[in-house]
Amino acid sequence: MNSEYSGAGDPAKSLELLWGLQSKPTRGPKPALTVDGVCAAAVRIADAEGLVALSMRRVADELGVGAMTLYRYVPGKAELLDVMLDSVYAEFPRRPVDGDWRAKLREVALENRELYLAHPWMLYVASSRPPLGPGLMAKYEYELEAVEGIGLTDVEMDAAIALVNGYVHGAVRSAVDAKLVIQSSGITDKDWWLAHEPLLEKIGDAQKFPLASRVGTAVGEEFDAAYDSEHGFAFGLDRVLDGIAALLATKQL
Amino acid sequence: MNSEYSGAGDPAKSLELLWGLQSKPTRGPKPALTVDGVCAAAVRIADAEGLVALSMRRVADELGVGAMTLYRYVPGKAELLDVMLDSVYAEFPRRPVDGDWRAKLREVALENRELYLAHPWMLYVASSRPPLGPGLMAKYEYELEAVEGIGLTDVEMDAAIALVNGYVHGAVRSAVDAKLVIQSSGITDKDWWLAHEPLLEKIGDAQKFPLASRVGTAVGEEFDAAYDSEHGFAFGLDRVLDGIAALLATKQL
DNA sequence: TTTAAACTGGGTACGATGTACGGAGTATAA
DNA sequence: TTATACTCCGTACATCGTACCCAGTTTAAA
Repeated sequence: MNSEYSGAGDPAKSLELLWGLQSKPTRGPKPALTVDGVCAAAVRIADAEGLVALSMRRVADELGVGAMTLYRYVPGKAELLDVMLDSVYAEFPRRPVDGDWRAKLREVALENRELYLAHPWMLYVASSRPPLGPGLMAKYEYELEAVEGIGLTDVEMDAAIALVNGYVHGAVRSAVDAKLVIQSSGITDKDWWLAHEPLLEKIGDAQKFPLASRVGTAVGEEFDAAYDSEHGFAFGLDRVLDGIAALLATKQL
Repeated sequence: MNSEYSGAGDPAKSLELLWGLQSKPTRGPKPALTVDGVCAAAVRIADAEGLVALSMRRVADELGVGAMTLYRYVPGKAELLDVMLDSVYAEFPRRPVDGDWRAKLREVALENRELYLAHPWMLYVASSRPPLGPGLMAKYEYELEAVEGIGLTDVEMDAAIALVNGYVHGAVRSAVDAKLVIQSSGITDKDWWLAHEPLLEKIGDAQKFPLASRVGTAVGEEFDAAYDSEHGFAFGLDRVLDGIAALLATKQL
C-alpha cells in the first residue's frame, strides 16, 4: 500500500550518471549492461505496473541478471529514479504554436499533461530539487520560451512556469489517483457515492452541512455526465492563465 | 527512502470508524485502548517524526501494547490513516473574516496552509476519494461559505475551492519538501547550487540553454535574499484569485 | 453455579523491501 | 606470467504490514 518515493539521490552521483561523466574502466570484463539499459527497463516497468512494482529485484529480473548486479551501474534506487525522471523529461513533446503567450503556455500545460499520462509514476516522485540533467534543462528552456519577452521579470517568468506546472501536476494527479483507486478497488465513483448516501442521510448531513450536501449532490450529478476530468482540467487551467493575464495587465498601466 | 502512502482504506470500514458506528461488544474484557487514542498517538508520531517513522509497531510502542493489538481497533494501516486525516481536518482553524469573497478565500487558503504546516505528513497522503468523515465535511462546508452567493454555479463553487486547495497543497508541499531535503541531506540550497555551477558551466549550459541559465541565475540570487517561500506563496495565490475574479467578471456582463 | 460464547492482548511467522558484504570468476596492464 | 581492477551475484540483515493462532477474561445463557 505504500506507493510513493522521494527520488533525491546523492546529487553528485546523480549528476555523474545524468551527464555520462563516469570514468571508463580499462581493466576487467566488459559490462553486460549500461546505465541507459537499466533505466529503460525500470521505466518500462514503472509505466506498465506503477511505482509500487518497481523494485530492484524486479528490474534485475527484467534484465536477466541478479539484483545486486544493478548496483554496478547505479549507486542506489534513489539515483535510478533521478535518471528515470530525466530520461522521460528528454522525450517531452514540443509542438510548435502560432499565437500569443497564452496559446503557448496552454500548449505547454497540455504537453506536460501528456507526459504525466504517459508516465503516471512521475506524479509520485518528489521533485523538490530535481536532478538537473539534460532532459530537464531542455524542458525548462522550452517552457521559458513561452513566456519570454512578454513583460515579466526573470523571477516572474520562473514563477509563472512553476504555477502552471504545479497546477497540471495537481490536476493530473487527482485524475490518475481517481482512476487507480477505481482499478484497485473495483468500486466506481458512482458506486462509492451510492454506498455513502444512506450513511450521509443517517448522519443528517443536509441539516448539519447544507452547502456541502447541495454542492456535493450537484458535483455528483455532473460526474455522471460525460465531461468530467477533461472539463475540470480546462476550467482550472483557464483560471490560472487568467491570473497570469491579470498580472500582465497591471504591468501595462 | 520510500515515504508516501495512499490512505484509501476500505471505505465502509473507514466510515464506521469515522462516525463511530461500531457495534459495542457486550461480552469479553473491556478494551484498554480506544480508536481515538490510537489515532492520537499515530498523529503525534507523524507530526514529530514524519510519515516514514509511522509504523504499526511504533504506534504500538507509543501506547505500550503489542503491535497486533492495534488491529483490534483498526482494520489496518490504511484505515488508520483515514481516521488520522479526518481528525486533523476537524481542528481546521476558522477565523472570521470581514470582506468580500476574495478576502475570505484568501483566508481559507492561509488556514489550509497552516494546517499543512502543523501536520506536514498530510501532504503525502493521497486524498483522491477522501474519507468523508465529520472533520472533512465540516471543513468543506466552511470553505464553501467563502464562495456562496457570489454568482458561481454549484459545480463552479466546488471547482474554485478545489483550485485554491490544489494550489495550496502544491505550494506548501514544495516548501516542505525543500525543508526536508535540507534537513536530511545537510545540503542547503546555496551549497547545492554552488555544487552544480561548475558542472553546468562545463556542460556549456549558457550556450545550450540561454533562457534557463539566465532565469535560473536570477532565481538563485533571489533565493539568497530573505523573502523566498512566503513571497512565492503569495504570488501564486494572487494569480489563482485573479483567475477566479476574471471568471466572475465575465459572468457579470 | 456452571458453561460456552465472545471478546481481549499479543507472540510468532511470512513475504516483501533496499542494500552491505564478500567471494568467485575474468580481462588487461605491467 | 602475474597482480590488479574489474565483473556478476548469493547470502544475510533490518524493517515493514499483517495473517494466524492461542491463552486469558468477561458476561450472557443454561
